[in-house]
Amino acid sequence: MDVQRLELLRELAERHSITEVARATHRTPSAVSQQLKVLEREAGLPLTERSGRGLILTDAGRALARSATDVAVALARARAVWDEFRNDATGEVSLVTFPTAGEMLLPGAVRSIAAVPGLIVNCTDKDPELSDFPALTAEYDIVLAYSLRGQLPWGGRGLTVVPLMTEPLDVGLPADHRLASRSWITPADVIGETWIGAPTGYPFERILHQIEQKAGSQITVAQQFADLRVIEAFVVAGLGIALVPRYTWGGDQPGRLVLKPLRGVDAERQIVALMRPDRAERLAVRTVLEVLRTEAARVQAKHALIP
Amino acid sequence: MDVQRLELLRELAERHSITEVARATHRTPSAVSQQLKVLEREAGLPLTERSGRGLILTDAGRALARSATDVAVALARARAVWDEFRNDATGEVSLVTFPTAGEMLLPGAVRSIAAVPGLIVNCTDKDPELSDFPALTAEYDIVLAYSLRGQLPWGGRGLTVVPLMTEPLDVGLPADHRLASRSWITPADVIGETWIGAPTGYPFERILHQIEQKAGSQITVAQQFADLRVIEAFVVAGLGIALVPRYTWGGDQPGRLVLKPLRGVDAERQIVALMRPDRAERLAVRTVLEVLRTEAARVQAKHALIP
DNA sequence: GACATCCATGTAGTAACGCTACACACTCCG
DNA sequence: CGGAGTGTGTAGCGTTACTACATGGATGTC
Repeated sequence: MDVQRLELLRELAERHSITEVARATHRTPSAVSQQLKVLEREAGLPLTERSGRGLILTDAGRALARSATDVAVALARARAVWDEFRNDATGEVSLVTFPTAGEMLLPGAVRSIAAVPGLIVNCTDKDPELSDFPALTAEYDIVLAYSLRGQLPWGGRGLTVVPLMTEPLDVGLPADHRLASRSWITPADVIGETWIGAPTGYPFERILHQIEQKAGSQITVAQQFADLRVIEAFVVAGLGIALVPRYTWGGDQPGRLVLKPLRGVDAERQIVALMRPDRAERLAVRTVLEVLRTEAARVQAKHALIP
Repeated sequence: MDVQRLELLRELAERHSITEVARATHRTPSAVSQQLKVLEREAGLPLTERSGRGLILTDAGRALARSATDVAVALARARAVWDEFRNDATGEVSLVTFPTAGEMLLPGAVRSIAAVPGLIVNCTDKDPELSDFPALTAEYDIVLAYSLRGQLPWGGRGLTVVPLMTEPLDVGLPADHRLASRSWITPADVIGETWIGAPTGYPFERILHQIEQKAGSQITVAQQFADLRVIEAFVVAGLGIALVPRYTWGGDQPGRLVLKPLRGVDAERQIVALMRPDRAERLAVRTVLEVLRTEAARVQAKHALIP
C-alpha cells in the first residue's frame, strides 16, 4: 500500500522496462525490481510477467497502475492546495512543443511567465514526425500537440487534455496567383493545382484527402516538407500551393504570399496541451497553462483584427 | 508529501489532540508531533496553532487535511482493486450499532457473513444518547445510525452515508385500548392520551412535536425511557401509549401490544450506515454493507407480508 | 554454435528515516 | 500552589530502501 511503490508500478506501465523506470526515477534497476517485488508480495498476486528478456504487466498490474494514477492525482492536488495557500506557483515546468506552436505562442508566454518570480519554464521543441505526443508526457510536464477537429486521439490513454486554440488552415498562394484576389476558396477552385504537402502521416494529409473527395478530382502533391518555412518559400516561388496554418505563417514573405480561407472542408487544427493528470494538478503547471491560454487568445484576437 | 504524515494530519483534524492521534495510531505523542513538524516544514506554512494547552488547525491545515482524505480514498480504492482481483473480501470489519438496529439486523447479517471465509465482523452496541454518531466513525469501520426523514445531519462532515432502510414509527397501544381496533391513527385521535417518551434529544421527540402541532393540543409525556423494552412494558401495563419502530418491537408481548400506523405526520426514521470515505472503499466493508442492505430488505419484506 | 548484449534479479553493506523513552515547558483547575 | 493535562525537544535504536556488484536468461550476430 506504499505510494512510492505504486508510483513505480505506474512508471513501469508507461515505460515498459525496469531499466527505463530506474533511469527516469534516478535509481538502480535493482532497487526498482526489489520494490516491485515487495508490492507484489503485499498484493498477493503476480503483477508482472516475463516476456522475452523484458517483462509486461498482468491485468491486475495494469488495473493497479490505473488506481496508482488516481493516488498520484490526489497527492498532486494536496500539493496544489498548499501551494495555493502560500500563493506560490514556484518551481520548474518542462514543456515540449512542435515548432509552429512554439514560434506562435512561446515567446509571448515565456515573457509573461518571467514576471512570476520563482517560476521557470524549460522549453524544447520536437519534430512531430519523429515523436509520439502521448509518450512525451512521461518526460515533460506539458506537451503541446495538435489534432484535427473532432478527433482527440489522446483521450483514451488517461491523459489530461487542455484545448488552447483552434487554428484555421488556409490555402497559401503566391501573390500573383489567379486565385489571389478571391476572398475564399472552395475545393472546386483548386482542381488542377500542384500542391506542396507535408510528409506522410501529418494530419494535413487528411485535409488534402477531403479536398480530393469534395472536388472529385485527384490532387497532385509535388513536394513534401515538414518545415513550414520551406513550404512557404516554394509557394512564393510559384512551384505550388499549400495548406498553411493561419496564425503561424511567416511574416518574412510580406506581400509575396497570401492566405485564403478554405470553404466546404473542415480545415482547422486544434492545438492542445497534453499532460499526465497528476502533473496537471501542480499549481506551477496550471499557471503556465493559464498563460498559454491567454497568449493563444491574444494571438487569435490579433489576427481577427487584420483579416 | 508523505502520505503517512498527511494521514496523521487528517487524524488530528478529527481527534483534535496529538495525544489522541497517538493513541489511535499506536504511537507516542512525540512521534506524532515530530512528523507533523516535518510536514509543516515541507509545506512552508503553519498548519497548527496553540490554543490553551491543546492545539487547533489553521485554515491551511484544515484544507490540507481535506485533501488528505482524497488521498486516503484513492489509496483505499487501490486496495479494493487488488482485493477484487483476488476476489478476496478478507479482513476484520468493526461495527457499532444502536440497540434496536442491532437486534433487528445483526443476527441475520452476521450469519450471512459467517459464510464468507476470512471475513470477520466485530460488532458492539452503543447507546445513541451517549454517543455522537459521526465521531464514532473514527473508531469503527461502520456506524449504524438513524435520522428522521429528509434530515441527514452527517453529510456535512465529509462522511459516506449509505441508507439501509426506512422504518415507520407506529403508535403502540395496549390490546384493550379504545383505538386498538382502528386500522390507522391521526394526531387528532390521540388528544388527551398520556405518552411514554424517549429521553430528551432523541429524534422521536420531534415527531411528538409534530403531533402536537397537527392536533393543536399539548402532549403529556409521563415517562422517558431509552430502552424500547421498558417502553413496551409500560404500554402493555396501560400506563400510556408510545411511538414504536415497526420492525423492531419485541415479539415478547404477543397479543398484548398492537401497533397502528400514524397518518398525517412524517413518522419514520431512516437507518443508515455511516463511514469515513476511505474505509467505505474496502472490499470487506463493502461486502458487509451489501449483506446489511439485503438483510434490511428481508426484514422489511417480512413485515410487509403480515400487516 | 559461441559470443556479446541487454534484460531482470539476487546478495552484501550502508545511509536515512521514524520510532521509543525520557525530560521539559506550558496551561488549566481545584 | 501543586497535579494533571497538554505539546515538544533529545538520544539511541531498529527498520527500510538504496547502491554496488554478481548471476541467470533470452536475443541477435559473426
